[in-house]
Amino acid sequence: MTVRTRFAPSPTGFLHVGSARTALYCWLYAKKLGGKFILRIEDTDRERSTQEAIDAILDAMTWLGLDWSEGPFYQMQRLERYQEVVETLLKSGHAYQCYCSKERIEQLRIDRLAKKEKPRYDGHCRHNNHQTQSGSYVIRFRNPDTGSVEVEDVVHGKVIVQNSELDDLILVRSDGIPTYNFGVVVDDLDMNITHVIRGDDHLANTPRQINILKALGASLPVYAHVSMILGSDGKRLSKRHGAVSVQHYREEGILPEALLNYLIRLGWSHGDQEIFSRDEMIQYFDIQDINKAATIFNTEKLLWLNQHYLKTLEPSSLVPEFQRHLENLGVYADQGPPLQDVLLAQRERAKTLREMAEKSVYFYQDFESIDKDAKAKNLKGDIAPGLKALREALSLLPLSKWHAPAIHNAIVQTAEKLDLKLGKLAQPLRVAVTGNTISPPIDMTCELIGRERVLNRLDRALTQIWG
RNA sequence: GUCCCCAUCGUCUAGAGGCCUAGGACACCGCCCUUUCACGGCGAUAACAGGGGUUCGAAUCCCCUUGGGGACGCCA
Repeated sequence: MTVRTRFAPSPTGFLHVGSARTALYCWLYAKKLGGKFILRIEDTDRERSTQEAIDAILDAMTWLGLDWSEGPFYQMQRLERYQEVVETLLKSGHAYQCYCSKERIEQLRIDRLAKKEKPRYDGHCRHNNHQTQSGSYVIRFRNPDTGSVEVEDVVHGKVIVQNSELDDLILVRSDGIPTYNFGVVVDDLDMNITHVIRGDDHLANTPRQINILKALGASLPVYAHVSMILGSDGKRLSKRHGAVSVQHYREEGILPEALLNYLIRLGWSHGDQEIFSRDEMIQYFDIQDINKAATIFNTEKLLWLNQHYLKTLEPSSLVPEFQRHLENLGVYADQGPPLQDVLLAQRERAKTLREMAEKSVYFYQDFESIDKDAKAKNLKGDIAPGLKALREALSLLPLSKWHAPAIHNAIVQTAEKLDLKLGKLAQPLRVAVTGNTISPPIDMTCELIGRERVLNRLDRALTQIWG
């Protein structure tokens, strides 16, 4: 039997990193065993589902490289099928029409809670004579009253829940649209899903779903409930913790390789290994090895991984995304040095592409003014002669010799001639040409900024010093 | 409140009865390298939630307590 996994997001927002992790696990498991990975959009919440969210989720999946072999399937396009299944359930006595008003249900809920009980439906309509009823109704599942349900979960082991804890859940709403628990069951069945890998928060729903599956006479899939991702305060990771969507991390300049690598190690490990290529992930991943405990999302480690990939990935493959980040800042590649050269010079001092872009503006545009503190510290009057001499030395270099080694020589020789320590000259130069105290090695920096710009900026700085 | 799940350094984790005076990684701190910032190298601090069992022996198995999380919607 070939393995079939699925990822079934509801399009009510951007792709959450927690969802991305379960999607990754599903994708990896299918890949590993030569199976299929199915994408299904659970859009039965008409209030909150949007096309924008669907697009965002699909985009994020594509960006991460989590390609699906079938779908996307949309639940709203399968309404007749749910109707068909619910009819058989009605006929076999596993489901019934419930005419209870929302007010009655709400009151019931309040009463139960007041009595410190679990707020369950009381089965009021189980034995109604429906022929005499009119008005709107929902269809409920007739849950068994006795016995228990066993969930055989790959990560949690056996979980047993008493049927007496469960109530008659709604299968189909009064508007004819199925609820989550019913939709999933029918779809997973129809799509021949063999392994249901999903968030921990669905563990409590699983016994209900198993009961429906049993009523349908169907066999059960393998279940694997993956732990939740928590924020730094130990609460479920949500918007109030800041970044939670995959696209947000993309905007921050995180690479898909880094995000995937971070996500796979959250609640899963392969010995002490930290860095995993896509192939290694597929090779080593197994749902058996997923941890049970919830995990806290730690941005620092993500950043570390991101820089690792910035430093090790083929620079040319990073150029398009780097360019995108520069353009977000209004910086265009044709105004300065080749992007790949800048990337190579900057990748050891930036943790994200966005940070790299922000630190690279001076290669492409003249800065408004020199940083106040940098100027006060490094561009004092006594350095003027040194900078002047350096300007002369650099101006002697023709464009054809304008490269780091020659620039380096010019700086060293000028420093020796004036009996200055290298740093005494290099740092003022850096401040003059970059506007600040931080940059790649100064010779490299000058090469990238370009001859004309360097000389102009030195002139400008000298004028300012002499004021 | 009821039910379910979970519990090793601050964080992610290794550990499936003796290999553990508990290993790795991130972060933090110190040192080295260094023309800035970084990168890199070296080193330090830091954990088996508590209590009972089982066993010759427990981080590893069982029970209780505590703590945390989740579910309890005509949301998914």
